[in-house]
Amino acid sequence: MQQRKEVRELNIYDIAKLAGVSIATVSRVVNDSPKVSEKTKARVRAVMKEQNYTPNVFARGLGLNSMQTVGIICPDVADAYMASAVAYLEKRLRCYGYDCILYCSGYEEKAKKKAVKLILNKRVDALILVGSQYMGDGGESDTRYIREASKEVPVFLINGYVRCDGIYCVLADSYQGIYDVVCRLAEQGRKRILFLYDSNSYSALEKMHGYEDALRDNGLQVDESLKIYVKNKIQQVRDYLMAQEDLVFDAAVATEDGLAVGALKYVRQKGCAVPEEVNIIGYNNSELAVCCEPELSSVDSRGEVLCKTAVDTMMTLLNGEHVKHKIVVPCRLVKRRSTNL
Amino acid sequence: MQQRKEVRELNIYDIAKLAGVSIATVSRVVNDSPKVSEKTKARVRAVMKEQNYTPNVFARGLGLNSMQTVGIICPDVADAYMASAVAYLEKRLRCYGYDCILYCSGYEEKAKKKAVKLILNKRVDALILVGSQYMGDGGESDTRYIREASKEVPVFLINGYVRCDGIYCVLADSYQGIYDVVCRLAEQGRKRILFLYDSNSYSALEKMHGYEDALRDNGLQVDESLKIYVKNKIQQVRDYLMAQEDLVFDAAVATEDGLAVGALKYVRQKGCAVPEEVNIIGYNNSELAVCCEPELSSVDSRGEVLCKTAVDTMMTLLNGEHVKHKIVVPCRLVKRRSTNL
DNA sequence: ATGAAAGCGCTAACAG
DNA sequence: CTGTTAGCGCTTTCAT
Repeated sequence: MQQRKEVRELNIYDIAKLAGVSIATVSRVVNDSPKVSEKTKARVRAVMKEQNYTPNVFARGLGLNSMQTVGIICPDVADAYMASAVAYLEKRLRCYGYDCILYCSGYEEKAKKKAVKLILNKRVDALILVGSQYMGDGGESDTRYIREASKEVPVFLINGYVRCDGIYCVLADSYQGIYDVVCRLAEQGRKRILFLYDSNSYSALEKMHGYEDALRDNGLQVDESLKIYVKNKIQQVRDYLMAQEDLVFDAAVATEDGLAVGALKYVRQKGCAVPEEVNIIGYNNSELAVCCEPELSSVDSRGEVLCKTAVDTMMTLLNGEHVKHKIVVPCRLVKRRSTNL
Repeated sequence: MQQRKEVRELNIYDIAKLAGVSIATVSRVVNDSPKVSEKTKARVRAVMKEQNYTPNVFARGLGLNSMQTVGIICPDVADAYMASAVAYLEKRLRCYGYDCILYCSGYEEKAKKKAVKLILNKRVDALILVGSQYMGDGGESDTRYIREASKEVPVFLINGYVRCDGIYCVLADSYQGIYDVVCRLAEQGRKRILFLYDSNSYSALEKMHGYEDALRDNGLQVDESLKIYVKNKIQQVRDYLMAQEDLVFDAAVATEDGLAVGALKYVRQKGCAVPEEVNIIGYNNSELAVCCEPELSSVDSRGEVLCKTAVDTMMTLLNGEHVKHKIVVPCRLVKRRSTNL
C-alpha cells in the first residue's frame, strides 16, 4: 500500500512545544475558544501558520464524533435535475464549512436501503435524500429505512415527504404548479390535454392529482387514455406516441421536460403547429427546454430555493434550534414559445 | 448541538467481551486477518452480526490514516458532462468500497486551489480532478498546486494532462476526434468549416489543433474568422452568430454540444437546410444532441471508459503496483441527421 | 492463534 | 486564562 507521507506530520504536541504552551491551549486556539487570551492566540496561530499545521481530521472526528460532513443520496447524479440539486446543496453546505459525501443509489429499493446504511456508517452529521424516489408509495413499510435513519441523524428530503420526527421535508408545490398550468390551458379552450409521466413517485402522483383536479374544476372529464405513462427518453416518447392510433390532443403537460420534448417531436412530425394547434408544457425548466424547437414552456420547481432552504434549515437545526418539519416552495411557470397562454 | 445518539454505541470492547476474545482478535476479524482461526472468526462474526456492530470509522481512520475516501473535484456538477463523469466515478469507486467527497470548485483559479487544499485536509486517499480546467494553460505555475497535491496523495486527471510524478492522466483523444471529423467534412467537399469553442482549456486547444491540422492536411486555409469563441449557451451562440455580418460557412464543428445546437438554431433560422447546406457536429454526445431538430451528430469522448479506467488504475496503484502515467482513450463519432458524412 | 498494552492526535473535564 | 490528564475506538507490535 502506498504511504501518504514519509515524514511524520506535525501534530498538536509539536505546535504546543514550538509555541511554548500546552496542547489544550493549541486545541482551544484551533477551535477558537474564547477562553484564550488574544495574545497567546496570536502566538499559537503564528506557529500554526508558519508550520503549515492542520489538525488531523480523523482524531478530531473521533473526539467530536463528527467530521462536519453530510451525506447526499440521490438515485443518479447524471440526471440533470439531480445534478443541479447536488450542485446547489454542495455549494451551500460548503458555505457552512461542511463537506459532502455523495452516494448515487440507483432506483432500486434494496440499493437505496444499502446506500442509507453505508452512508450512516460514515457517521455523517446529517443525511439529504434528493428526489421523491426515496418514499416508495409513501407507505409505512416503504419509508421504514428512512425513519430508522432519522433516529441516528437528521434526515432531509428534497422533494419528498414523510411525516416523522427527525425527518425534514422541503418540497416544491408540484400539485399546484401543474394545477395552475392545466387551468390556464382549459380556460384558453383546450379540451384534450395529454398528461405524460414516467414514474409513480410521490411527486409524479401529486402532479397527476393537480392535473385531474384542474380538469374537473374546469368542467372537463378525466380521460384515462390521455394519461400516458412512458419512459423519459425523448425518442422513446415520440415513437410511443407515434404508435398510438386515434390519439388526439390539443395540449400536453409532462412531469419531465424530456417527456414534453418527445411529445413536441411527435406533434411536429405529425405536421401540427406548436403552439397554435397544440400547447406543450414541460417540467423542471431544464436545458432541454431551450434546446428544442420551438422552445418549451416549463414549470420551474426552483431547485435552487429548495436546496438553499434545506441546507439553511439543517444548519439551524444542528445549531440546536427548532425548525419546521415541512417547507413548501411554490413553482413558477417559465413561458416560452411552445405555449400561447 | 444535537446529539447523534443517547445510548452509547457498541464498541470493540463490548464485542470482545461478548465473544470471549480480546479486542485485538475482534480487530483482526474486522480486517479479515488470516491469522485468526476460522472458528473464532465465525464466533466473533456471529456476535458482530447479532449486535449489529459496525466499527467506528473515525477511530479506524485515526489508526489507518485512511477512511477509504477519495476526493472528486470538478468545476460544476450541474454541467451534464461533469455530472455523468462524477456518476461514473462514484459508481466505480463504490465497487471497490470507496466513498467520495465531492467538491465543486467553480472555474476560478483561487477557488480551485482552495478546493484542492480543503479536500486534502480531509485526508482523502486520492484525488480526482475532472476536466481540463484544472491545468490553466498547462504552464509550470498554473499546475503548481496540482503537483504539490500529488506529493500527498495520488492525483488523477480526467481529461487533463500534467507531466509529473504522482499525477496520473486519463484523457480522450480529442485532437484526433476533431481531426478525423474535419477531415471527413473536407473530403466531402466542405470548404468553410466553422469552429466554435468556449474556452482555452487544454482540451479545447487540442480540439482546435485537430481542426487546424485537418484543414491544412486537406489543402484548406485556416481562416481565423471561422474560429469563433463564444459562451456555451444555446441562445447566446445563436444571437452571436446572427449578429455577424458576412458569415458564410457550409459546416460547423463545436467543442461542446451546446455550441453546436446554437449554430444549428442559427442556420435554420437563416433558412438553410441541415445537413444539405450545412453540416453540424457537436462534442460530448450529450442529451442536447437528441433534443434538437434535426438531431445532432456528436463526438463521444466516452466518459464512462475514461472514468472506469481512472478508478481501476487508481486501485491498482493503491495496491502498490505500478501504473502508467498517461492513458489515452480514442473518441468516436456518433452520427445523426445533422450530418450526411 | 491469541492477548496485553502502547499508541494514533485530538477534545474536554478538572484543577489551578 | 492555562495546564494536566483521561479518554475516544481502533490498529498494531510484541509477547506468549
